[in-house]
Amino acid sequence: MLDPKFLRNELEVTAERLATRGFILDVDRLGKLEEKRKVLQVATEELQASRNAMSKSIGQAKAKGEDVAPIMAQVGALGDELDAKKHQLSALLEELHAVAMSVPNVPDESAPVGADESENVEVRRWGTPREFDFDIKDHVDLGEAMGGLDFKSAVKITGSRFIIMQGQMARMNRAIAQFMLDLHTTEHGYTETYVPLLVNNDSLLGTGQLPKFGEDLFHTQPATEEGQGLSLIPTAEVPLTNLARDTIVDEDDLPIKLTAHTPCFRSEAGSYGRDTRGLIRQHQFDKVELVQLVKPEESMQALEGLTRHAEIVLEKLGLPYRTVILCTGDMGFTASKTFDIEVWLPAQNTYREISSCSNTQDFQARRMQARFKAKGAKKPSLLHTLNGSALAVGRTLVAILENYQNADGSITVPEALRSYMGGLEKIG
RNA sequence: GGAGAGAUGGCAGAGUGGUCGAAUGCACCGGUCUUGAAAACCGGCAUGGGUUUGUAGCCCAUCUAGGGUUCAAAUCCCUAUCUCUCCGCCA
Repeated sequence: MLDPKFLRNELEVTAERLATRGFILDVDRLGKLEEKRKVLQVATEELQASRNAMSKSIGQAKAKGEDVAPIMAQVGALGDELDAKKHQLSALLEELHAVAMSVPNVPDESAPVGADESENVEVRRWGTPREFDFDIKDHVDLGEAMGGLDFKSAVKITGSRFIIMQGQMARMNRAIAQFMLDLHTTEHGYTETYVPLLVNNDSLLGTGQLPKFGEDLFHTQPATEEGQGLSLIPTAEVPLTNLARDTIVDEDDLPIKLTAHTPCFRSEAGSYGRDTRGLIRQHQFDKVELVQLVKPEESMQALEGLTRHAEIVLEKLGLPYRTVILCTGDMGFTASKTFDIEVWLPAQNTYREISSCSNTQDFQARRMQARFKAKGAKKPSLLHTLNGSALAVGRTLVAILENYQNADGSITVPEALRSYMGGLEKIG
């Protein structure tokens, strides 16, 4: 959520900045709503103030034993008008809030302006794609040939876009996650966290999946009039970041750096026909997530650090990658600035996204009232929140299979993973 | 699943219809004292919102959440959620 002051006092400028990411802010409608709100809220609060004053005087008069009937009649008359105004006001505020909740974050000045992914800007590149002296296979052929990936059975048991892994393949999937978790906890200073895989709607509103992107989620339980719905997490960013929801953390405890390895569940609504082959786009996949909660002045530096933590995983695994900064038109709803890391996939002869690292600044923090109190400060301030994948496990597996394949269809186990696989040097 | 008890500020914990945004203690911040520190003493210390040039003042809201009763609700009523205790069940 944007600072409401942006939508009040700097409506035009905000609209312009949002336009760079392709979002059209309805300036006229907002302006009118805001005008109404101001008048109505002031009137309502004045009425309320006079009612409070009179009610108080009733108490005082009674204490002195005076006759209170005349004042009571007077206050009683206020009731209906006050009720009506209150209802109008709350309806109006609800409308404004709904608008505010569906407006995306404003891009940071340092994000390049552009319409779509073709205008993303490469910032660095690491490693050299390997030259093969044999005909390479993609990860599907490699995985199926060795009996490690079983797409057919997954379809039978659940449906498309699910996977069953067995034997050394399943082991490698586990090894990747453990390796990454260990790296981030022992070398990058993150605290390993075990989280629920089901979250309530308040949490999803906090991190920005709701109200706009409910169709991308698997809902296990619908929201009713009373109870909240529960949904499978699309990323551990949701439970990790929401740890700070409705809290005021101590300045001394910052930065807070959290990591978790979880399955992620995405309905992939709207991506029918895209990446239907293989493990690239699944309804369920594992991911190791990094989340940082930091002071505002440190968040851009923290984004560099967090992105670096993800890159190091690829370097340790010996997988060539490039890092791009997303242009304004390609950024996610909550991000003010995003780096994507793309890993080299030989069979596709291209770099494919394997990590996305974003600074949401105070966008999520405002939605969830995640704050900290600075030493001399009178009031608490909003935190800045960052998140990034480090990395998506399934896609890492894809990259390893394809980059480390041998002519006989076997896969060399990357050095860094061997201790997690009983010293195994090769699978398949 | 059954029975009972509870939910109040960063924490602990008073408060059963008006003068309660809320006693008190702890924590925290500032000061006095001290060579320094501790102790003692003095003072300060919730959050969100509105108005406003204003982190001044004034006003509104908030005692788990949502409804209701009332001129007036932390306090009474209803519903939900959560927590605790006991019983049952269970990995």
